[in-house]
Amino acid sequence: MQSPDYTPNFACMKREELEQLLLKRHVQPTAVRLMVLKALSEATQSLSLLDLDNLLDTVDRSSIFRTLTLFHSHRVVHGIDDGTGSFKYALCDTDCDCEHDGEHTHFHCTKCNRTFCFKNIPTPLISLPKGFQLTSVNYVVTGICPQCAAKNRS
Amino acid sequence: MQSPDYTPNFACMKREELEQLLLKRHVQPTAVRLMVLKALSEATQSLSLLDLDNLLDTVDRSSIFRTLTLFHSHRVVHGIDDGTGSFKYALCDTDCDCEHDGEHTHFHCTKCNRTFCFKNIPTPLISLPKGFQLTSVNYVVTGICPQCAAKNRS
DNA sequence: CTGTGTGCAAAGGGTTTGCAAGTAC
DNA sequence: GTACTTGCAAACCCTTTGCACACAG
Repeated sequence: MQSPDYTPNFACMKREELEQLLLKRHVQPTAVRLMVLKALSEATQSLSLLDLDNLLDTVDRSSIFRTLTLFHSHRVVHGIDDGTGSFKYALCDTDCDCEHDGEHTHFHCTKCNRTFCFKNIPTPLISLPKGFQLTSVNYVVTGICPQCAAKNRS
Repeated sequence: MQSPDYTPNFACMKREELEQLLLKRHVQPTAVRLMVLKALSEATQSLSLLDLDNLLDTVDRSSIFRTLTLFHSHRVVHGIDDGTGSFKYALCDTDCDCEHDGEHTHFHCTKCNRTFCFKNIPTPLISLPKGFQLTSVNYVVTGICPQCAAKNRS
């Protein structure tokens, strides 16, 4: 059975694999960075700075922030503005060098406040009026996730 | 000649028309509200709270905020999160009772920082994985607008 | 010794709220 | 007089930065 679109494929990465991932992206694997990376790899949804701060008691928020910024510029993670006011991050696919922000669809659940990556649903593109040049796209669908819908029913 | 997609069709509304618009949406037309509405009707792009605060020297920012919140809940305006960190607002079509946030495409220019409504380009919809229920969509295209592209060339 | 990484504290930028005075009916 | 509006001030939330210490090569 294939895993659904929105479950991560990093869940059981070992410390060494995480380290390799960073090296591959030319990021020095420090203790803090590995902790942040591990948390991201185990998440079933995108994480905000605050989420990570809560998960990693021992690490300072500004360090996490700088780590995320670094990860982002090195394409280790991509960022999503899901409209909640807090920017969220998720791991990029390990084997993908071209993944930017906004290349796939994101889903934000208003009940549990989680944001999912639909990695195999690319963002739809439209044709713009004459003269407008596209550089990127933000496509976020808001609604209710399966788990929350189930809770509501019961 | 038809006006392009992204120019407003409210540009020359008279005070009385603006008043009617508010009444139609069951919003009491006060002085402040008419000023905010006028500013919105004359804008060629979406306006943020700060934009409006700058345009309306005499009106307090919190009043503008409350006005926008009220307008939004009464469908006088729709809101756009264009990813700049500040939420923006634009007038809904006068004759439309069904227009929600995110029903049409928005374009954010990274040069001039303006956000345009493409009122006749509906947001594209995708089919979600099983169990996910859609309530709304945020679709913002980022890039360079015609004016800024022209400036760059010259 | 030098450069990089981290924690602490505080500043920023935008939004939101409490409260009291003002206004309309 | 009552309910709605507004201005002022301050709180809030999240992000970002300055600075000094820590650590590795």
